Amino acid sequence: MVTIADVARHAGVSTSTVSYVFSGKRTISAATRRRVERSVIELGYHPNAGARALAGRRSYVLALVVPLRTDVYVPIMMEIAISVTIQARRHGYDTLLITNGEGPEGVQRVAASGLADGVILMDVQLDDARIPLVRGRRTQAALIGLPDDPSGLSCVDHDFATAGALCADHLANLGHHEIAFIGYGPGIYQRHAAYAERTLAGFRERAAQRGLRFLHRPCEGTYESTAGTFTRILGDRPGTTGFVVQNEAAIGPLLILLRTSGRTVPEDASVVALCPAHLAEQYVPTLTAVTGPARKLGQVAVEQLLRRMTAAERGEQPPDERVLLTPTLTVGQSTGPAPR
Amino acid sequence: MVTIADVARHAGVSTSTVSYVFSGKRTISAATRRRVERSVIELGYHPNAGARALAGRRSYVLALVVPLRTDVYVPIMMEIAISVTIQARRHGYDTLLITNGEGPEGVQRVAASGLADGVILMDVQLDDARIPLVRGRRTQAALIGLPDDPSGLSCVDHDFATAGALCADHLANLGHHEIAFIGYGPGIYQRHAAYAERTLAGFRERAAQRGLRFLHRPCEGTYESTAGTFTRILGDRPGTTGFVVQNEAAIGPLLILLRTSGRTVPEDASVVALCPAHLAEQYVPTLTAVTGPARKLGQVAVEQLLRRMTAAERGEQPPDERVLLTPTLTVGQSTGPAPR
DNA sequence: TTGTAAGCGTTATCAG
DNA sequence: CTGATAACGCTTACAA
Repeated sequence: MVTIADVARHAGVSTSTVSYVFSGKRTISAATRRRVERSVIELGYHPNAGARALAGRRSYVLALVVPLRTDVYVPIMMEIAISVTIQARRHGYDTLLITNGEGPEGVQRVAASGLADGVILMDVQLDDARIPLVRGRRTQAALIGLPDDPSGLSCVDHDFATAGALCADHLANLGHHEIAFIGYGPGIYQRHAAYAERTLAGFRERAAQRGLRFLHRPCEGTYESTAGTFTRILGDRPGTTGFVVQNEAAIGPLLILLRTSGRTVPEDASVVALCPAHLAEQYVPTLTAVTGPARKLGQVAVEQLLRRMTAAERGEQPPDERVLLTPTLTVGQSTGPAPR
Repeated sequence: MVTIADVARHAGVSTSTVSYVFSGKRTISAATRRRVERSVIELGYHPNAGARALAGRRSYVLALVVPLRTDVYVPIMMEIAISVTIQARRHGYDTLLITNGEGPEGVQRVAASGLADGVILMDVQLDDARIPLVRGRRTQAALIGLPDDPSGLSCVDHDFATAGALCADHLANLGHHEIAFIGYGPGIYQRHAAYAERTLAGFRERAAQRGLRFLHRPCEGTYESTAGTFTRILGDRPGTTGFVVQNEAAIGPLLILLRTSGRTVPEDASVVALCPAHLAEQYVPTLTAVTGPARKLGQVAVEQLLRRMTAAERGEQPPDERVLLTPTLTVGQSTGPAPR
């Protein structure tokens, strides 16, 4: 193994000089810098991570805690994980993957052992068991998702209220008056109420402003449950021409049910989905969809965490940030002017 | 920060004793062990990862290299990543996430710096640029995917040939004679030919044995390309009653096209998909599908890697293993007896 | 069964 | 602008 001492010897400088060439915490003459850099390449030197962590008291590793549950749309989780990894690398950090299977102790373990310098929590619940561990100044964290009480924390999440409002606006602009909002099953509302309820609330408020009549119906997302929901909706409000689908799993069934019941999309009925863009494009017809910037979620979380870390390191109070990312509505083939 | 010295003092023993209590590399009297364990809990001691890595010359971290491309079915990637993480934890290892965005140097970096003790490569290409870095005894690795030349390597992959054969058998058993095999677009065949071609070869061979006539048609997976493929298939072989779909993206379009062309599934046409179980269940009708054990892929890779690491550590030759995991065919509502 | 002490490869503080 | 050197917290011979 090539050590810093080998490099120093080869370049004819001291080990500290080599170290400072890497860290940039000291001004180095151009000549020595060149010599050191040459030696580094020639010898194939890679600083030892363990030694660096021990002496420097930071590991340059961020821990990312992913949920085990799969009711969150998985491709999004992956997209976030990858964007976190890439963004962390831009700042010289690596990313450690932790599953929630370990429970909150996992967070504790990597933080207390110094394996990671900070933690990013994905899929944060309203009342999340991991939060007590990261509130306060010991271990710095950034949360993806907005908990009940975000005081003392940095969080980033989608602006779900705006997402809901965009759906209402789009359908209102097209002249629709009777809308059905197909939600998640009751289980989801209990857990991440934040997610589901903020969207609904945003939709409801804007719908009221725009004078829309609407019906909210929970739906498990299976074909059977969607069929049941669909039948009830048309029973209660036969004049329904607009559908907002929150539960991605219900999209496919809904399209089939519309077709089966003799309704053409978008001539007879318009469908707006709350889902990732690439999902929306897969359907026939392609869907008008409201999508949040998943990648950005990971990027912002990394930046928030790093800001907290540097503040804490300087003995300052880490800044509590709260960022909601604005979603965008992409028009597809599934929405059109209200019939008649 | 609580150090091993603090624990030693508190328990009235030496630091080495504390260390050995953790590592189990020495027999410790029940009495001392208890005292140490009490102190550990009372003081809230967590061994410092950096110091451990430095002194012990292993970081207890495995690096997992994930592809950036998203043409691989993403939920599967995530499932593998999580199963790797869980399996690694069972052995006291953590998992570092590396993206291929860094290029092969990323592997080099984490291995040479001692950040990770070993590497798991996902989505291995036939002629993968990362392979030269991990062949040979310097850095131990396990590959998910089968490269061109697997000598000196441990690999695990799906048994794609069997997957193809299962499709042929199932349709043959149901009395079908004319089959269409809807493949991936040309791009995929060039890259992971392994994946795509082994499936096709397995299907082809079994189809021949069972006396099936069949047509192989590449397909990009968009609605348009699937429609084109579909039309050509029925033009060339109007008597086609069985469809094997390799490209998951083409499943939805195919089902729509069958319905639109007046064919009922499974009465008029049977569809077998090569895709994950949970995808197969989402369709209406639910699909008969051949599925590989994704989770197991990650588990086996971890085990292979750990075996290589312990062998290398003992100065032995690491064992080159090659494991192909058998897929299973799950019968859904999309296949039935051949018509007439 | 336990203790002592010499590293492990960096970083960062003092000097110069 | 550069060098020497004392930590950093743990593992592991070597002793006892």
